[in-house]
Amino acid sequence: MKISNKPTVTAQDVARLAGVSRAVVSRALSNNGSVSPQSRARVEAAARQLGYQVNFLAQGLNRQRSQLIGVVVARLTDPFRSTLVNALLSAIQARGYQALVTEITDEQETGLSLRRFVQFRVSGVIVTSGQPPESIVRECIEHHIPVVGINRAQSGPSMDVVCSDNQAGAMLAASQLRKAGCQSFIWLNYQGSTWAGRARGEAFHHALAEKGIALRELQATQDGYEGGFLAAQRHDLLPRQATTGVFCANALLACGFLDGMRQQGKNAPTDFHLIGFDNTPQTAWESYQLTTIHQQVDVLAAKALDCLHERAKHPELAARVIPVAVELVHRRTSPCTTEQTGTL
Amino acid sequence: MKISNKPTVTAQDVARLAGVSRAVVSRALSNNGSVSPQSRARVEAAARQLGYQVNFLAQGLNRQRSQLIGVVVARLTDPFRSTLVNALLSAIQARGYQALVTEITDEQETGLSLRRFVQFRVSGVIVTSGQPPESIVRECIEHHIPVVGINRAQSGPSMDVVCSDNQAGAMLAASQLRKAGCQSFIWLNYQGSTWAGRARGEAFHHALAEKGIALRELQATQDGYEGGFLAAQRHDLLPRQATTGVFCANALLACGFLDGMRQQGKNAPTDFHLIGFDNTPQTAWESYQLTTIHQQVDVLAAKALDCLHERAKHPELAARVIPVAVELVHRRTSPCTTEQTGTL
DNA sequence: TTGAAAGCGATACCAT
DNA sequence: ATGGTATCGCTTTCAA
Repeated sequence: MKISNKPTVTAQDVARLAGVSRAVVSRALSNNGSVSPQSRARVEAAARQLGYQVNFLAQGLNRQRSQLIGVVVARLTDPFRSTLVNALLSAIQARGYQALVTEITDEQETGLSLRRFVQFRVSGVIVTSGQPPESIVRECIEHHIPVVGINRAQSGPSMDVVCSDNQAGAMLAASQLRKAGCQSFIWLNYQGSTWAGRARGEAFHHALAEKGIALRELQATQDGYEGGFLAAQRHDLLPRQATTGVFCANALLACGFLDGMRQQGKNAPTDFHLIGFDNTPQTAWESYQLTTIHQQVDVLAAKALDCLHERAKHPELAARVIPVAVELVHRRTSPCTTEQTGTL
Repeated sequence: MKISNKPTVTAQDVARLAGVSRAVVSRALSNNGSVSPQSRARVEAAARQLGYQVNFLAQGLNRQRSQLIGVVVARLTDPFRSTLVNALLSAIQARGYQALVTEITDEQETGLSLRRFVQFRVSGVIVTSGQPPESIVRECIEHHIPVVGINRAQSGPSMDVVCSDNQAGAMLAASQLRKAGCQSFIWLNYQGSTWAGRARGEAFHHALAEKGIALRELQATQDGYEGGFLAAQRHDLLPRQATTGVFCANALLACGFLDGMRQQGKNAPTDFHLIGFDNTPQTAWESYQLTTIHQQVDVLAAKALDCLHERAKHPELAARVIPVAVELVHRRTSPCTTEQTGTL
């Protein structure tokens, strides 16, 4: 088969066919500046006829800004991450942008990703993993590229953050476990946890401390499902005299922990109560039916984009932290209590 | 906080500082053409000093090609998809490219995505979901942009395809189930399945037909976990007189089916045998321990990129289908049989 | 409203 | 080896 070498159609070609100048073509197609109705019609006809497509590279070069939005993510195989990225992609495309995605395997790479994004003159950057060095965030800002983090610590004055309400999540969990009659509490997290995990732990700690209750911290030595599974191997987890409520930093840990306990012959909610974070699809599966704190990924995504948009217009604004509400999803590992009296 | 308006550093600035021309800067930094060692050193020093970063938009415009690779994906929340995309991102970045990812919610959108990719002058396109219209693939080819599909039907003469060996997978499944003593067979697939699912079903059918064995087709009315779960609700699935072997088109269906059967009080491998496809992380979880056909996502990703690379050099080559080996992972829903004599 | 022209920033060819 | 220059394709003043 012969490959035809049909040359690219440029605005010049459209102009020629429409009998106008390239300037008019540009204005007509981008709805910028004024064009007479008849010129516009002729341009549109010509463009359609030739199958003209704007060259985004040239457009971006000229405008000093591409229709690209950079997204940094790590371990996309984590179901929560992929759910979040999925929501981000939808939101990004719905607003007419394209996602430039980089996967990092190491926190250090975040900075390199941002640099790369600058080189593409992206319209904004969304960081879902890793903590970019303040200096590199500033490089972005100097190029008028807004940066927003999702579910991470606010670092420095240049990056906005959209964050699920970890406090509220921890409160909901504490409240539910107490209503369910738990008197002994465990907080399970990976020892090398991300900031979000630690924040949830602290909030859980505080929520209980307010009631004068202490909790036990269980550190998983691995991340993810395996970490939770192994953490459940310890034999001194469930005291005889009190029902134990376990709160996990994320869904994978929770699933692993549940399976680990079952292997020990213990199950929820009979032998203990269990609440996770994230509400990933698997937590709803029949084998788990995990009570969990739901994160509204679509809201996180939407607010992140709003944030980029606003900051592009007002670069001088102080960095903000935008909270997103979470919800408690009642499932079997800590069923809904009928009593409505809990005050926590 | 004041936002400094530091102007962008261009090759011109580097040239000035290094006391050479822009041309030399370009050559030195891209290792193209010849530059004296001392010039090179001065350029590199100047570039570092100024923090110079190539503008990829300008570079791409000039070279008619960006360091971008377009990836089309649907339903990233499916664990197999996110695993695959994860592997693709790694491979793409390892080769010095950046991934431009578009999510489609409808097969129709594939074409639009490809068009968008052309506008960014990507170096290649990888389609993991949807079937692009041949006409649009040709548009890409005319722009010298190679297109490769992963796990899909070869459509038309312009698109290469990298594909897990569905035949082999089905054979492995059939062989395992027979060795395990199954005499009755079920093929479970979503009724609106993708091409890959259907291909697996046909291959399973053939593998059994060769031995004169018929199979029963079970059509899930929904996709994913729920589809499998609901499919298991039918009460006539397991005949009394023979052990039944079930093969599922993908991992989600298999997990759902297993949970559905358990709800009926039936479990694998005691009441039936079950094999899935994909080997997603969840199939290894303790609650499932699904015997499954493993897809080597990293190999799929690597071959896809090889493909793009080769085709960029030889656009006239006939479209190829590149098979990737699959492996049977023995787990509990159809344990490894010790006998070594089975010939299928 | 329209068109001419000056960039945007980098690259590659072609003399030197 | 080096530098001048045309070029990639589009956008946006600025005059007319």
